[in-house]
Amino acid sequence: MTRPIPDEDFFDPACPSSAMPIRVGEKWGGMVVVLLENGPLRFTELKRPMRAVTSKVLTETLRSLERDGMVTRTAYAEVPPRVEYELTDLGRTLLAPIQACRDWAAANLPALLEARAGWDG
Amino acid sequence: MTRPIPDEDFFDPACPSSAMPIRVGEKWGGMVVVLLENGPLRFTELKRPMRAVTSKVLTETLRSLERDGMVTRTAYAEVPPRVEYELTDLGRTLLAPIQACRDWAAANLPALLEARAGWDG
DNA sequence: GATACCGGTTACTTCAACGGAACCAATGGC
DNA sequence: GCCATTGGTTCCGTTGAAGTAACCGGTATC
Repeated sequence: MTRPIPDEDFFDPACPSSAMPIRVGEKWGGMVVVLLENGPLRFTELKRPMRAVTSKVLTETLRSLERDGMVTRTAYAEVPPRVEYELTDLGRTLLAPIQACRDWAAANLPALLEARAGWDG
Repeated sequence: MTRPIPDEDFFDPACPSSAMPIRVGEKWGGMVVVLLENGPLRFTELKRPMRAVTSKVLTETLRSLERDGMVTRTAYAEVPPRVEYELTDLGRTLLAPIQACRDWAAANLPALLEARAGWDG
């Protein structure tokens, strides 16, 4: 009995998981979702824990998540401005795969780094 | 009781999950791991199901996974050449987070695309 | 002699993500 | 009058991932 080798139809031509709105290991999208897990936050409340992010990149990240229906943006007509970002139900579904990846990193990152150090050096 | 807002130490400065060797939604790395799940495959056996990938990009993807200790490369001194790629134990640990992301896409991709169509349109 | 096969390599180009710095409006406080 | 605050925007540049096309050695087959 020979093991079947995947043929050219093994993957969906428009590979669905390629369309995931955030990438694991992506720099910022996953952080935003995790930060919003316990309720809405303001722009600066998101920005503070994500130390290295610039306003520009955080704005881009949030717009992208908003476009994909993962977060909502609510602006209040106050001065100074107040804007709140909140996870949608759809956005909340991202928590499971994100957690799976965080768990992976917690368990296996040392082994990865060791392999990489050996390869590089 | 006010909800605690994450401060600047919420994330590890060198955010560990940012170092995941493949990215979900990444174009090729995840496919390679999934294809190798049931045993070693040759270069062309990997390339065939990944229709759109070029030799160059597949080589780069495999080198990167090899560097991170996720796959091994075994070349046999034959003509024509034979090279087999195989998942390591470490590489096998990637199957869980990848599956979590494939499950996510299967369940939620339609909702994402709908949100995106509404936003764009 | 020409062609096909396998597992690539090399040079060049394109594109998106990311980053730095400057700037903004409206208001409140000193 | 001057500065600080909030939530951004704009311009510019860098980087890396990805794609295109051409080419390779060594053998076997036609």
